[in-house]
Amino acid sequence: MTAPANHPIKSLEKTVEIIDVLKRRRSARLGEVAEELELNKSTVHNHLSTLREHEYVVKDGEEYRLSLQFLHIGGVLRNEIDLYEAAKPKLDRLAEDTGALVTLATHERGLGTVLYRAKGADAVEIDTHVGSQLTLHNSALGKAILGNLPRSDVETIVEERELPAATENTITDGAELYDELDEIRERGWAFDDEENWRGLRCVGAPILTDEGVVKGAISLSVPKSQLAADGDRQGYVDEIKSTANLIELRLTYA
Amino acid sequence: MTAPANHPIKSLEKTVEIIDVLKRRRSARLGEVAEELELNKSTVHNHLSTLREHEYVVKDGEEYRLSLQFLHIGGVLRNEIDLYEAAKPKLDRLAEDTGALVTLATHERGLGTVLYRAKGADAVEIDTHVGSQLTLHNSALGKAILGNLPRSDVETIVEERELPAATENTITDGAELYDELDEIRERGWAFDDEENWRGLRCVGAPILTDEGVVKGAISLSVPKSQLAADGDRQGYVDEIKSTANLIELRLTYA
DNA sequence: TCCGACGTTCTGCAATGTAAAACACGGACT
DNA sequence: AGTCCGTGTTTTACATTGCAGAACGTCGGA
Repeated sequence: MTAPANHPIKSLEKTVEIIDVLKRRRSARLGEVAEELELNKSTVHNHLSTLREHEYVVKDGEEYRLSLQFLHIGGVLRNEIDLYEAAKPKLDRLAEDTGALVTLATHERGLGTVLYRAKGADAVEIDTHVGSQLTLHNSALGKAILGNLPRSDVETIVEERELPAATENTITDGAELYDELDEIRERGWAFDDEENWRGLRCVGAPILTDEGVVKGAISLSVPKSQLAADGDRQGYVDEIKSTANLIELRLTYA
Repeated sequence: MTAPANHPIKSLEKTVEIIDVLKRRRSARLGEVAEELELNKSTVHNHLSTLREHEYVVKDGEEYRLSLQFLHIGGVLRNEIDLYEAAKPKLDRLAEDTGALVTLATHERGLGTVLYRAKGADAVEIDTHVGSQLTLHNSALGKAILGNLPRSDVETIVEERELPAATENTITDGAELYDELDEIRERGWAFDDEENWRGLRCVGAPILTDEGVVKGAISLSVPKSQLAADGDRQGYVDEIKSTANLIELRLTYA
């Protein structure tokens, strides 16, 4: 899935590392980057000035930063995704009605990427935002996607990304995960009992095409006090399922 | 401003061109990219597989696309900007109160970048979205920024980006622009009379630090029927100014 | 089965990325 | 002022490595 290039362009790989450093630190000086990557200053300088010429990097005084061109490209990509346009208004509505935090994500390279978030009046604060990338095995969102992907794809993803534990409730056992995914596919929705964020429970539903292909998923997150793990979850489930269905309809007939 | 690297890394420049092709076309095949850029197929192949290894590009069958990693990086950048966090709730409120389209942008490299948009009930539809990059001379947003930038910076920007006309009302004359910027700085708000989008008028206000440095600007866009160019603009001006002030306060004391 | 169109791999030569050193610049401290 | 650091930048010469072209593999249609 993550392909190993057999003739990788080494200088491009250096550039990627440099971008990564600038992504992690908010900004960095030339020397800092060179030191962190154990590269010669002149090398880093050549890379950074090339990036700067093409406006991927800006320089404030002596500090280099990634430019908002990344936000620009990201915006272009998101707007090309019809799922986003179809879902946005429905999610705003759902967030307002329930007061909860509502999230839309799609999958790519075995990861989920948050395309949109709508916050209701009582929405919890978590550190995901638009563009956040999540592993798929430990959230209602992700499990709703995995449950509706061909089993062979899921196996590849599990192999690639493994099953890292985010909390003590995260499913880290393959067999257990596969069982739950079967259940999710059958009943049409997923549940997350503090598997990614402590104190949070979520319900999630996939967005499917009429051929049954998963385009993404939506989820609703609330403090665990508001949603019993074993009790009555029907209210939230109905909400999320009907919103998902509205989105599916709009995707098909628009 | 846009710096000319004197030892540009040529292979990186090729990569940038390839990314640009993928940005313009939604997706492309290897051969198409090679043909468009007049590069050998093997060269393009090496670049694309390197990008793919680092998850900047994905391959659907034979089609290459930019990955959502760009959205991810863009999201990280946006969330690091305190202006965004401070402004978001205020803009939602303003959009709801006025029903109009409200936009937040910041400036970088002589361009404005949209950080957030909030749509009121009667909001007009225009083709900007989060991440969109705009020239600064032809919008209330941009002129509010330019008006509060040091004159020398403005001159550099005008030289770099020139004054392209978007509509017949766009200011394309330097002297005229400078006069208007003086006025904007003095009175504290900017007006856009169909200078960027036909049929649309906007008022904009800068977001300043207590030292008077521009962090960005906000604007309110309405159909021209709702806002006379020479008549009473005070209502919208008051709205935008007071929202801008709230944001400034929150930026200073939080 | 052959043929054509395509992506991928291979290979040798020339282009070019890189390390090290020299240079330029600015601030701090005498 | 003048000297020293510690920066970033430019230069240069060498070896790495990116690249064109050709060969190979693969798929589909005739």
